[in-house]
Amino acid sequence: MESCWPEHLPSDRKKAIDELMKGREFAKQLKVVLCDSIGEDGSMPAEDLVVKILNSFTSSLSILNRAETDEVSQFPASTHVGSPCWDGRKSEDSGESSKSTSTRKDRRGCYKRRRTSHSWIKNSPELVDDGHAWRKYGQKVILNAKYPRNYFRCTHKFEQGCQATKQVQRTEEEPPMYRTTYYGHHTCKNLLKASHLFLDAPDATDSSMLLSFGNGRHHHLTNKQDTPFFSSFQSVKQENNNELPNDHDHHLTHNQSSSSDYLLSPEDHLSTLDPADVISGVNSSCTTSTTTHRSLDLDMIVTSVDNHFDDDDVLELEYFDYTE
DNA sequence: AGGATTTGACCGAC
DNA sequence: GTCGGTCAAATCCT
Repeated sequence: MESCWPEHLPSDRKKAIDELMKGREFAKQLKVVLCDSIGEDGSMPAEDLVVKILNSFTSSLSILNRAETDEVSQFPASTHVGSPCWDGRKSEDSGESSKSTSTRKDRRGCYKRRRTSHSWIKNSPELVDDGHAWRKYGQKVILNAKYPRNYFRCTHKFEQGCQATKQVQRTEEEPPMYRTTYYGHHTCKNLLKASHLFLDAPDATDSSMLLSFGNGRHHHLTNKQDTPFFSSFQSVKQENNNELPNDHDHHLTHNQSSSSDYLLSPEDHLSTLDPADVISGVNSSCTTSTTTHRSLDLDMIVTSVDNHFDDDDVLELEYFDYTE
């Protein structure tokens, strides 16, 4: 566990992390003790408290880890297969060449198709501002799709080497449904940092999320409170085009009024969950199983479904805010 | 004028 | 050859 923290942490930060980890261990032990000593009437007010303490430690560790990682990694991990060779701007014009018959540069070998990079899908009835500055770089008509797919890259791709991209596609006529597929993480520093994990959510509308990681596993999220992954921001720029509504500002209104100032990717969020957080039973049927996690002020119902997409496991996550 | 978007071409994977 | 992802010149927008 210790090894998952970045190498080059400042020593005081390391100490803080160590202390937090100790605290979490103690809380786990306390939880075990409490569980053993509790009667069968089910009432365990102390356990809730322990769970919260545990989650608090886990979340703090997660924040520290993420903050450090973001600060350290100017350039992305090489897992983002999809992008063209990042050389600052495929500047390899290398002088004399490239002038032959066509005015276009020789792009051979310059990029590969995206395949195995981290990705996650967000379905939403409206276009949600995710707080990052995106630059549209393409639009493509997709076979058997009624609407074209729109391609966006991080605005800071060339300044900071940020490899994050996303694709937005309208999938339904009425009501409109937008599927946004995110690839790669933002490594740019433009992202406002999280000061705490769970903040007020924009008004919930049904939306779901499907996570796909490099190993071929998918995680499908259906979250009532959209917030943990895509809270609202002020965005510098936003996408719009003929297929996506031109009155995009409209769709963003309720988000922009929010004070949230962070973004968590699904992995980040999942990392705040600990196996010890499983607080209610497992219901298994032949193809699905369900567990309930509690993380801070949210309950998360995790339903695992076999062979949903191309032999991949699918996790469907549903969130319930129980703060009120 | 400079940045963002549009759009046809290019390219690799299948 | 087709398809989807990306490039980059042209165009639009502020």
